Amino acid sequence: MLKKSMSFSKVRNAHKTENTEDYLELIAELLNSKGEARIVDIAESLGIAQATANKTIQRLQTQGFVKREPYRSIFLTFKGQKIASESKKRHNIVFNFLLNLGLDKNTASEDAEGIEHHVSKKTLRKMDNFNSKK
Amino acid sequence: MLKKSMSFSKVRNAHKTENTEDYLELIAELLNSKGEARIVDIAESLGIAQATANKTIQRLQTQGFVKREPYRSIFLTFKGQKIASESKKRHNIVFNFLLNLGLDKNTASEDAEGIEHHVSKKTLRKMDNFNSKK
DNA sequence: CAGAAAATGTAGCCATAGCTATATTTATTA
DNA sequence: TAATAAATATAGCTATGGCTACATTTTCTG
Repeated sequence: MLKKSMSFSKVRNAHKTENTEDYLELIAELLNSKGEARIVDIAESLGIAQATANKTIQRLQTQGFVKREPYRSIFLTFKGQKIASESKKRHNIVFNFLLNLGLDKNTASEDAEGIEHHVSKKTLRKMDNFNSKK
Repeated sequence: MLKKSMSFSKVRNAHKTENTEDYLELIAELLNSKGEARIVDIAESLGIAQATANKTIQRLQTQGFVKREPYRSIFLTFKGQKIASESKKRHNIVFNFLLNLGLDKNTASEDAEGIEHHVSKKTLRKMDNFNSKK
């Protein structure tokens, strides 16, 4: 069953990037709405401790997704922006798809959060089509 | 934004159970098809090292999802069976839903694997309805 | 502007999931 | 049945993402 093992690997691979995508999407959102992205806001939005947010931002910085000076707010690198905007696009398609399926905003929002990282391009295209036809 | 932080927590929570569900579903499948579930098969199916599979099975045993004797094959406890069958139900609904959306079997299978753990009861019901109407 | 509050950073802990290398046990086969 | 092969188990490493406690820096405010 080579197929099976392949699909499971994809899921595992998605997991590694999932947290990264959530952070970058959120940072873009904060930059957009508040003009800056701070550790406090990130921690609060994600419902985690500030120390945890700080540690992850350190990783994102090392990996070149994010820039910042000590004690200052966070910015996206070009690389980070690209991922953030792709994530946002995906998120919107999935969210609207769930709304079109007949779900309430809350459920659509919650489920989109989890689903968006596990949707292939093909499936995304189908969802987008479905949205257009509604 | 309390809502947001709540939905993110749900995603994080789903992650913790995700691997567990995949294992239990797979073990049920192996018991069904081969009559027994062995570490080798699990490792092969998931595309991971045997040592990793073994370690996770140890955790599942500690947590009461699985039973086994040293060097013997693995069985599900009642608790484990319950989760395995629920997971399988969910998986089938999502898989069929993706087929009905117009996706090929491979893509439907791969995406279902990732999506199934992030679908709320409400969404699952909508998917099931959609499947019935097709 | 000095002191308090808030934000950020660091250290050190836990659990999970992955790996390789090596030991041990079970199963196969010559 | 004895030797080899296969399966299982253990040890020890990495990385991630949680946490609390505490240190440091920045910001606010009386």
